[in-house]
Amino acid sequence: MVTLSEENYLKTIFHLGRHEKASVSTNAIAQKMETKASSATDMIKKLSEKGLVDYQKYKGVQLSENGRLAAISVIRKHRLWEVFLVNKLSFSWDEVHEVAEQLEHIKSEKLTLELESFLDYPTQDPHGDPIPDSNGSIPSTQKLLLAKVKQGHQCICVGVKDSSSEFLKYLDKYKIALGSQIKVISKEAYDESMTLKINDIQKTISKEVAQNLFVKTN
Amino acid sequence: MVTLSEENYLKTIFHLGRHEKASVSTNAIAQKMETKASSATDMIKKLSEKGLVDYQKYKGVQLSENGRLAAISVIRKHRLWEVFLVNKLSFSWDEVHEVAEQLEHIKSEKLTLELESFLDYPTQDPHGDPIPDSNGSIPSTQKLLLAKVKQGHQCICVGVKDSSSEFLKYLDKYKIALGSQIKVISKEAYDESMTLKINDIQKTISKEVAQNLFVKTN
DNA sequence: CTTAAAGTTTAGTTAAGACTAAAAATTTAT
DNA sequence: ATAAATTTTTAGTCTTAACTAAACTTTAAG
Repeated sequence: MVTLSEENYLKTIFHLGRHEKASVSTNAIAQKMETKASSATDMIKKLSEKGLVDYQKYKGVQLSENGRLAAISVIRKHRLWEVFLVNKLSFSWDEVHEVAEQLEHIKSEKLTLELESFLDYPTQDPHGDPIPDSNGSIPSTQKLLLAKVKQGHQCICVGVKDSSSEFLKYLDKYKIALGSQIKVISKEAYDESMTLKINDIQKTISKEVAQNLFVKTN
Repeated sequence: MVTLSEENYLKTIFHLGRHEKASVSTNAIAQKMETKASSATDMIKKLSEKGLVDYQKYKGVQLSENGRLAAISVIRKHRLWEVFLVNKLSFSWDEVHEVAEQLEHIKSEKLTLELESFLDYPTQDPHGDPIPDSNGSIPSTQKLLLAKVKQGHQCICVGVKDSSSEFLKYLDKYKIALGSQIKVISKEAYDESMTLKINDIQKTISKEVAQNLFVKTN
């Protein structure tokens, strides 16, 4: 049995280790979990004893196969619930995170499968993140940061890197949503701001925004 | 803030105190919670300090107004989720309890309200129990135990007293459901068994069954 | 009306998951 | 290459919610 707290740590380790092959540091975990390094060490030991992570003192951790599956299961539930909240109840994409953080810990295989079916097997959540299937496979999408798109090129918004309520509300304000057509009109070398044409409306965005929007070129 | 454990105690005290005006005993609470009396005493003290129950040593507890509202809120969520599981996902009425026990603790006023709306404001759960509204009012229904119905009388099944999976499966087996037409053909004085006509099929049920089915006479 | 039985509370432990402070290991910089 | 800085771990404490065992109330029986 994996406790709620253990699930949260596994999820954090998964996200931190997602893009590096190197192991995840105690401090990084503590910071993301908004706790102290000593607490993280305690939990790491527990996860290690349960075979959910590979751990060597002072060398950080990596998820074991079982740990990876447990983390993905939680992430799968989180994202399915987000789809439910947005598509079935009238939540907006900036309101779902907190509630999904609670719902992701509900333990019922049947519930998850039935929910997935009820939602018509969605492949991504309201922020464009992929939803793992029941075997733990994560559909891969070829997306890149808007900041990397060259001047003159056209693309479609397919996801957000920062899914904080503040950023999502900013996007709402300027009618930027998943599926929006974006053309890069110009890039400013000085501050890395970009001028875009979004669904035919011109708008200049900062580096911060460009580095938190995922797009697909077409 | 009310913890998960506190919510479970409040719910138990509510159910135990439902039909008596007298206060609820420590032992009764401990038994329902499947814990020890000493643990119940500890929790009762905590609830008392939080103003959720009125407590006098050796004299049992009663819910305060705040405690009653907190208990009803949990019961409301439990029953709404049960409706969701049965009506929207394909759960049967004997499968919902365990999952609803988890879902009832999700904290989000918006979620509860949106869920209620999505389900079209149901007034009862899949077992015929009333669903409290957002103010904490519980719609009252005039129902009585089938065991109390006199020979020759006609009634409709409107609820179950025992909502254990075993009892619900028994009812499924003999096609007894909410809404079933029941006519009392005869009652056996010796063992209090009853012979019924249920949706035109004759069936003899034991005292145990008759005492766990709620009906409405018509 | 006193004593036995039953019910309740208190006192002292335990486990999980957090914390602080201090020690130990690793990394960085001179 | 060693000292300083940073990171990580250890040791000891706290809180929540459970437990056992013992003490104390209340209730029931004779």
